[in-house]
Parts: sequence; C-alpha cells; structure tokens
Amino acid sequence: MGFQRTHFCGELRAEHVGQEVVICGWVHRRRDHGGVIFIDVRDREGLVQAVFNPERLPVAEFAEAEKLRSEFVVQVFGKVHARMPGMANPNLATGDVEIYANKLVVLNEAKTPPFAVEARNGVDEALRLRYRYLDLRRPELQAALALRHKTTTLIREFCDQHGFWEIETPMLTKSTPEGARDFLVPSRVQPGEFYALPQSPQIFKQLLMMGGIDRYFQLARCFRDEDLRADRQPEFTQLDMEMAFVDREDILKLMEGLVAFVMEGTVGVKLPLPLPRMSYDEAMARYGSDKPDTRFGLEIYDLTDIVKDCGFRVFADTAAQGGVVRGINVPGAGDRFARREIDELGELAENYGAKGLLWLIVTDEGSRGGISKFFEPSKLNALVEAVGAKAGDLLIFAADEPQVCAEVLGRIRLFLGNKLDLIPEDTWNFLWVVDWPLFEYDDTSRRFQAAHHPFTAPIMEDLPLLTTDQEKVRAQAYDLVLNGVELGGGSIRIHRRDVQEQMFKAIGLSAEEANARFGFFLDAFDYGAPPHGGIAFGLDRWIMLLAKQSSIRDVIAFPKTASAQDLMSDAPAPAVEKQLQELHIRLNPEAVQGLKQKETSS
RNA sequence: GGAACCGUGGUGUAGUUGGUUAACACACCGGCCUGUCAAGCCGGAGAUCGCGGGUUCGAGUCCCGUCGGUUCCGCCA
Repeated sequence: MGFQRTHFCGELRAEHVGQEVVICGWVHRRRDHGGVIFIDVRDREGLVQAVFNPERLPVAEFAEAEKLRSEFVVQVFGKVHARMPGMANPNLATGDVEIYANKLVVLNEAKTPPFAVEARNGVDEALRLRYRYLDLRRPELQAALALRHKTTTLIREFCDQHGFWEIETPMLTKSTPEGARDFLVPSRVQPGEFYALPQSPQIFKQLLMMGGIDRYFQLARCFRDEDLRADRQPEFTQLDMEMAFVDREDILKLMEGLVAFVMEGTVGVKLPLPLPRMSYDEAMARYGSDKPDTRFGLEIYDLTDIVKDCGFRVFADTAAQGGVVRGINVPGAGDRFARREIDELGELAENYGAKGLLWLIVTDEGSRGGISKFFEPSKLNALVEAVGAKAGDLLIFAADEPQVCAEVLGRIRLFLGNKLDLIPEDTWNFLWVVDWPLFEYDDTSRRFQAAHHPFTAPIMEDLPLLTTDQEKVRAQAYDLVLNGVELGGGSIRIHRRDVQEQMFKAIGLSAEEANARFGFFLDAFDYGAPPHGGIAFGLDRWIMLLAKQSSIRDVIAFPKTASAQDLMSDAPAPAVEKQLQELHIRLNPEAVQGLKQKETSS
C-alpha cells in the first residue's frame, strides 16, 4: 500500500487547504503549550507546522505527540488548514498554512544530536564533518547539493544537445611521470605492481578521439595526492570534455555556450558573449596573475623606463640587469594607511619572494615618505601621470625580474583588493586567458616542464623552436577564469607522433622512458589520430562560486579535512595483515611504529 | 616540509595582571501552561578548561611538547 506520503513538508501552500495530506520528515522544533503542541516538521523541501490539539485527537494519539523530541523521524496524517487571521508566519514558505494532525507515526526516535541541525551560531567544522549526515540535514548544505545536481543536469542536457557522449574511463590506470603525486593501488594479481588512480582522464579522452567518438564528456572523479587547500581536495570532480576536428575557436565558442547555459539555469545570470580574452603575457603584466581577478582595479604598471634614471640606485641597477620596476597606485591609501600597514605590505612582498617593497605617498606639493626624496618634480610628474595618481594616493613598487615583480605585485593586489573591500559581490567576471607558454622552467630539476601538460599542441608557427628555444614556444592552450579562480583549462592536443615525441624530448623524457610510459599512446598516433582538443572544468570550484561559498568542502557531500582524513569514517585506516600479504606489501618499521603511537594516543 | 590562528559543560562563547566557588546564552531533564512559530515561566543536572610535561605557594591563564581543526607558503603537468 506504499508509504502513503502525499507531499513534501516544504511544498504545502494555501492551494492545498482542505486536502488530507501525509508528510514525512524530522522534528525540527516542538513548542509544547501543555495543551496544544506545535511541531515543525522538516524535510528536504522545507518546514511545515503540524498542530496536535487534544480536543481533536484521541488521548493515545496526543500522548504520542507529547513524546516527540528534536530529530525524531515522523509521519503525520492530517488536513491542511489556512492559518487563522494574523497567525501566518511570513518567515516560512509554508507559513500561510498548517496541518491539523489526526494521526502520528513515530518512524524512529533520535538521540539529542551533538549539534543543533538549525544552529544559530557556527558549529565547529570538525564536529560537522564527524556527523556529516546531520550536517547534511541543514538547509545550506542541502541547497548546495541541490545546486550541484542542477548544474550537472544542465551540463548533461547541453552536452547531449551538442552531440557529446558521456563515457566512463578507468579508475584503475597507470602512473604517469610529471604532474601531481599519484594515488597508488597495489595489484594482488600482479605482485609488486601498482595501478594509479587518474589525475585526470587526459590520455583516455584523447584515445576516445582516436577511437572515432568525436565528442566526449564525463563528470570525472580525479585524484591527486598533494596537500589540501580550501579549494583543493585529494579527490575532486572535473567536467572533462574532448572534441575531434576542432580548432581553438570552435572550442572556445562552444564552451562559452555551455558556461552561459549553466549560469542562466543556475543563478539566472545572462552572460554577454563572447567572453573577454586576454593573453597570458597581458594577464601577468597587468594583474600579476595567470588567473586575474578583473572585478577591481589596482592594476600593475611597468615603470622601468620612467624610473631607471631617477637617481635611485635600486631602480637603476635593476634596469641595468634586465629587471623591471613595476608599481601599483593604491588610491587614498597614502592618507589612510598607518605606517605599520605599509610595513605589512613589505613583509607580504618578502614572503612572496621580493627583496622588499618600495613606496611613496603623493601629496599636493609632490610626494613624501619612502623613496620620495629620489624623485625630482619632473620625474614625479611622469610617474604620477603614468599611474593616474592624485594627492593622498600610495604608490608601491617592486624592482626585480619580471616574473618576481608580477608574482609579488599580483599577490599584493589581491591582498589590497580584499583589505580595501574593492571586490564587488554578485559580479561574474569570466575571462579566457590564451596564448600560454608551452613550457615553464623548473629551477629544482633545471629543465623545462610542460606548463599545461605534455599533450598540448604548440602554436604551429612556433613548432621549429620546440626543441631549441623552449621558452619562446607558445601553446594552443586556454584557461577559463571566473572572479580570479581558475575554473578550467584545456588545449588543442598534439595529434602527430613526431610532434609528441619532440615534446617528450623537450621536457627531458628519454625515448626509452617515453615508450615505457606512453608507448601505447604513441602507437595510437600511427593509426590515424584526428586533430582534437578539449577542456576540463573544476566542477567543485564552479559550484562553490555559484553557491557563494569559500571552500569546496561546502559543496561536496563527504569531504576530507586538511590532513586528508574523513572524520566520519575515519579513513584512511590501517589494513589488516592478511590484506597486506595478499597485496605483497610489508610496512617499514617507521610506519609500524607510527601506527602503534597513534593507537595509544587516541 | 614551513608559518599563523583556534581548542573552556551537548553547542556557541566569556573568563581581567596567574588567585580561592570557571560565567552567560541556547540545547537537555522535570514541573506549569490551549495559538506558538528562536513560545513563555519556575526548577534541575551537566566541565578533570584537547592531551602530556614544566614554571609557581597557586595555571583555563605563562613556557615546552603533542593531538585535532582551519588558513596560507611550498606542492598541485
């Protein structure tokens, strides 16, 4: 006969008045007046008030209602009534009605929860994670998961409409060099050998293109064994896409359509298309970041030519050694900032690798403080004009190699944007960053690495430089940035074996290594690989931004802590000896010792 | 691997310069109460101040270590 539920609690409205209904849910709050008892019943869709009146209920039934406590699971049978005049609750979507209960079934009792599901103050996140199933009952988290579902539904709808097939790729796959640290899975059947969990389905999606699938997408779980951040979990979800017979323009155009479709369907924002684009070089020069937040100003200016002969040796020497002097004008900060606040910027700059931060304050008469004494009036005028400064503004400078200047000033720019409250809410600034370098130099290994990944195609006219002038080679790569957050990135891929082999060589991978790691992949190029390209979006980050949260933990049902643990299930956990034996694994003495210590201390 | 901040009844917080009985709100338990909706009123129980050590006549408070959480740097093709 079924469970008999007729409605969600949260969906009852004036139009239901007069109907006999059955609702199921949790006791959110009870108000026991000795006679009449009010119970707010909560489910996924919201709250509704059920009224238990001793005059309308059998004694036994009313006695049952008196036992109700927070988080009891109940089924309430009753009739929807309009609230009496003046008794409506405007704070409740269902506030115009209430249910006159005529029968109550307690489906399950509940202990007093370790924290109130509707807590007025914040609850310690560790506690929330330990009892995640209680946390999930809270409206904020339910809204985030509903938004997540809506987003993936829209994605699937768009992808289907545009000919993308959703295809799963293996989770048990092969470790690849470069990139993040892999999670390894020991093989029982092949002693001493390991699978790796995918950092992304990159190679498989390219092989799908070689397999003639033409258009593929997947909401792919990815795994990277690196330290966590507010926007980084060891396992996360990418919207992974790949297309054959496309160039960069085709992909950007199609992806803009997808992004606009999702933005409109989730937060109701109509994005003006096409989305703005900026070259990597311009982003680094103007914003000091490869993912610029364009919601506020405080842009970076190159001032090398103006200041190199101003008489200040630091500037002159930097320029002479091929370095640059760049600066930011902080409007009004000269008047408002205490000396201590300026010094704080200097400390910040040193944290990010600058030798120091130089500054001066523009005044009606000229300038004061910091390095102002090195500027004669004409130089100062040129400077002030270049950055558009006026009296009361603070000018800050960094003098160093271009990359260091960009990095330092980019970070300070973000710090100041926050500190001065310059970042508008409810703004959705999307931006393509294009024309990336194909390589970046790695100081520790003293060689070039793929800036994106080693399957990214160079811009064809730069192909001759691939193994000779790596620093000059540009990539057919693009990143999508939203409000200073990297939402996704992709590229046109290499589809010729000789180019792919050159690429491996350029990043210092020997032919033997390349074959050992990617032989099967290189072989595939020999059998007719179509031109192709794609992109991957960080789904968790995207939904975090849509939900206006500051951590992806708030949009993931069961996230892990900063130390990569699940406080609810207590994963990871020691394996029993039998499992280890089957997997041909023996723990080293330090690990065994560590486990013992952990056991005694807990 | 490094740095910073946090840890006090079930929850959220206060706790002064180191001082005697650790305070408040909510929740919980009991009683009263028939229109509340963060119900109200009365009463009650509930804390070895994360853990370990040290300084001191005396430690929630100071010091060292450790565990847990968060944020950031490194790391994250």
